[in-house]
Amino acid sequence: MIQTINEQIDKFLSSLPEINNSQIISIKERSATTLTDDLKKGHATSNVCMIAASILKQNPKDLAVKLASIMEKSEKYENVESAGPGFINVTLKREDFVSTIKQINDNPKEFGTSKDGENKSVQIEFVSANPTGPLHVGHGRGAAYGDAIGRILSSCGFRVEKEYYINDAGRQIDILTASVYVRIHQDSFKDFFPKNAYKGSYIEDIAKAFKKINSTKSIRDIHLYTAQLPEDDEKEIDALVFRIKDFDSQWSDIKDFALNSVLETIKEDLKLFNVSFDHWFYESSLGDMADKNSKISLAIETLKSKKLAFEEKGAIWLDTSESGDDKNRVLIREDERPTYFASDVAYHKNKIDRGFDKLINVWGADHHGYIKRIEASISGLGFNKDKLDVQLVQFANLFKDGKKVKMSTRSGDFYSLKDLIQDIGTDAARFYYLSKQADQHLDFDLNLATSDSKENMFYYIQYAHARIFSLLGKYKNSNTNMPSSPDSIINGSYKKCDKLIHEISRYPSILKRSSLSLHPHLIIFYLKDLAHTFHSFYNDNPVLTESEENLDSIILCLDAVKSVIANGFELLGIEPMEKM
RNA sequence: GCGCCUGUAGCUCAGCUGGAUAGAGCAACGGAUUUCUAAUCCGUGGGUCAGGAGUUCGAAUCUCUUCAGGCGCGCCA
Repeated sequence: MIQTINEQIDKFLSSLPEINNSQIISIKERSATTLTDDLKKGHATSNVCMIAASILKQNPKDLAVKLASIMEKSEKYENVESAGPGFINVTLKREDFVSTIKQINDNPKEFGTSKDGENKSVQIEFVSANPTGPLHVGHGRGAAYGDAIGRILSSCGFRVEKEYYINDAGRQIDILTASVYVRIHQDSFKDFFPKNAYKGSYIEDIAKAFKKINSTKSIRDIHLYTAQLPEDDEKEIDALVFRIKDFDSQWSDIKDFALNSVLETIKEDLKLFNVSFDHWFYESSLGDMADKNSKISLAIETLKSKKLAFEEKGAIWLDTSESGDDKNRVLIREDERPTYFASDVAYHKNKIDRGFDKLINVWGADHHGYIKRIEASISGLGFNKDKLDVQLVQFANLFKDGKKVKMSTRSGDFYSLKDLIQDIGTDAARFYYLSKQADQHLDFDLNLATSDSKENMFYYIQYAHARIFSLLGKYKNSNTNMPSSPDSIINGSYKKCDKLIHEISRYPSILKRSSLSLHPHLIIFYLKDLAHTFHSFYNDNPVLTESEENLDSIILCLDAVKSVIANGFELLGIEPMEKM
């Protein structure tokens, strides 16, 4: 219907005297026809006359009056009038206005979806937490966000691939391995445990599991390992790693075992959290610098051949000056080990080589300083850096009984994602993680998420869905078939559902905005408004005692409302409740 | 010091590529239940949109600036 209105507006614009094509294009770009925010203004509204007035130096009100009278004469609408400073407000004919109900009920799951992203592929990389321990609540927000934008983009027709990048090649994995190693041989190490090793109880579990299926020899001369370790916490663990690698051939078995154990845990937690990945990318698959044909060597070589990577002070640097980064960055250290950045350069090259139209990285906001240098590497490798879209996710502060919960993996003293799921459930957790724009700080009150207080928006929306589900159940008890047509709403004898119909008609535009901005929270706020409109209707209007004709109409309308709530929740990865 | 983000009601936050009287929930106060789930609804009060300047027919929204807060500025990951 909006399309029909726009067609008439186009015709009107071209009919104006002394207007040229570029002016028309510019007016169309800047103006918009949308559904109104209030039924008092009719169903649809356009600001085109005000935009046109400013470009053509004419009076907006005059243009609006002219356009309104042309549209009115076409008899395509119930009513058209100019309003305020120059808006055009359109009241649709009832059959057009009500058609949304039929559209939804004919194909509930399709409603709101689009083909905007047809033939475009997007890769979303998110979570990518170091595989050194279970996911904690600090990872939850990025997990919920990445998964949600994946669902939203899919529903808008994009081909979406979700990927987890596993840092299995660096120092952190060595520390993990050493931590497990000491636990395996704790009898020999006595009460020694490195200060900077991973202390969580899961390390002992992994050690136990390893011993169960592998034979381990006790260490004869423990002093070889522990004598004269450096005082410094960081140097101590590095030295220990070095010695274990040197003395014990079991190192790489333990390393693989520990990595796989942790990854299994992470995968289980993500599954519980209703987050799925299409692809798990191992950093180690990029190879190492010793191999001239490895992905990482080739990426660095390319940069060198373009004179963007250069040697200085024994290290190899990337020139990032063009991208606005404040200093050049080291790719290969003095001791020839590549930095994390070097892996990332090769990884991003690989992602682009795989042919995606767009790459979305979901990063913790503390990594924002990293964006410029990655962009520099992408441009340096000869690609368009606009292919990469980095979405930053701010930390969420979680409060339990008024106290902030901890989330440090190293100390082992943390509130895991699994704990959170057990405490409040996947759906409430996802809901609150997504309830605020991702790049802003979020205070997340766990007590609120499970409370039955009025403040708990999650249950407020769920309750609307459950109430409709219950009503439909009662209707079905006394009627074998669903009604065929909302006749009394179409003929205008029953108008109490109009606000609801207007509200559900807005859903496709909300989804579109959400997909363009990558903001799932828009859907949450929309659902809250829809739930409010429903609760208000429900309170004022007993449904089941209505006349048969009205009841049929209401049931069809509420069924559509229920579908829209379910669709919105689906995009957030949340299961709608059928009863509470 | 430099870079990024933020500042809207007592609290927690919405507010679209600039648009009609700045919204919601909580808290406060006053109401609604012989009726489909009261985890609900209705009403009242509460705002110099941090301050200032600019662009515009029109600014919470865009630009500049001041103030306040958060984060980041490793041959860590």
